[in-house]
Amino acid sequence: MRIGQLAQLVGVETQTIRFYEQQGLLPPPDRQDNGYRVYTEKHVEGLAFIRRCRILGLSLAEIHELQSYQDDPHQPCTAVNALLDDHISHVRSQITALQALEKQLVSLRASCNDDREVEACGVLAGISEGNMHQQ
Amino acid sequence: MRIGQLAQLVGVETQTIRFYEQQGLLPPPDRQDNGYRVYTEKHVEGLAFIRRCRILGLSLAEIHELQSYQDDPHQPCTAVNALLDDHISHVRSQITALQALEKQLVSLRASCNDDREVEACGVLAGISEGNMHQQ
DNA sequence: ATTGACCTTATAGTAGCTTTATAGTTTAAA
DNA sequence: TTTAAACTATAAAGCTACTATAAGGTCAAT
Ligand SMILES: [Zn+2]
Ligand SMILES: [Zn+2]
Ligand SMILES: [Zn+2]
Ligand SMILES: [Zn+2]
Repeated sequence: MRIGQLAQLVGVETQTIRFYEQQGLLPPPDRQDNGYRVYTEKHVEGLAFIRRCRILGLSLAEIHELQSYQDDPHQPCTAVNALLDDHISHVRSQITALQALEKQLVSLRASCNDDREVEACGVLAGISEGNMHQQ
Repeated sequence: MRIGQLAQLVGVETQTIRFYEQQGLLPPPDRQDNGYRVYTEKHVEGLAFIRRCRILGLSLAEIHELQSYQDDPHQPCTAVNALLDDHISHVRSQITALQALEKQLVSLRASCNDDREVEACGVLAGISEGNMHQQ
C-alpha cells in the first residue's frame, strides 16, 4: 500500500504521514525500487492510533510517550493512566480559564451598546482603563 | 524611558516589545545617538493596551483591528462591539469543544484501574479500538 | 508523445512569542 | 583605570502540528 492509499484510508494528508515519520511517530516503511514508501497493516493501525490520540487532544510528545509504553507490554499501566490524568487536568484548567475569560468578555461587552462613537465605546474604554481582574 | 524600564513597568520582556514594534502594534520610538529606543507615556499606554487585549485572548490581528478603530474616533463603534461579539463566540465554541473532550477523556480513563499490565490497559485499548464519537 | 495522477525531497509559512548568537554601550565596582 | 555586570542592538532559529509550495521523478493511459 502506498502513501496516498494510507492517507485516504485513515483520513490524513500525505504530508502529515511523512511528517509523523520524520517526528519518529510512525516507523519508516520499506521503499520500492523507485523510492516510493510501502505501508503495511501495522502502519494503518499505527497511524489510526496517532490520529485518535490527536482527536483526544494529546500532544505528539504525549503520543510518543504512550508508544514507548506499548513497546513494554508487561509493565504496569500506571504511567499510561497517569498520563491521561494529567491530560484531563490540562483540559480542565483550560476550560476553567476560558470560562473566566468568557465572563470577563461578556461583562466588557455589556458596557457598550451600538449607538456610540468609537471615542465613547464602552468596550474600548473598558480595555484601556484596565480594571481587569487577571487570571 | 528605555526599553528595559518599559518592559518592567508593563510586565513584558524586552524582546516582546521589539516584536510588537516589528509587527506594527507599537509605534517605532525615537532613538538615542547610540541607537537605544526611547519610549514615552504614549508607549506605556499602548503596550498596556496590547497586553490587556492579549489577556482577553484577542489575537494580534484583532488588536490591530481595534487600533485602527481607535485612529478614527468619530466612527460609530459597531465594529468594535462586533469584534468582541465574534471573539466571545470563538471562546464559547472552544469551551464547548473542550467540555466534549473532557467527557470523552473521563470515560476513557474510567475504563482502567491502576492494577493492570500495559497489555491489558483499558485506556490504551480504548484508544486502539477507536470506538470514539468524534467532535 | 503527452497528459494526469501519483510519488519524491526540500523549504517556508502559520501564531506569538522565546531563545540563542553576536556585538556594541553604559554603569558600577575593584 | 580597568574591568565586569547589566543593558542595548540586530538577526536568526526554535517552539507546535501541521499545511502549502516548489521543483522534479515515476507510472498508466491515451
Ligand atoms: Zn496533555
Ligand atoms: Zn462600543
Ligand atoms: Zn478572537
Ligand atoms: Zn491502564
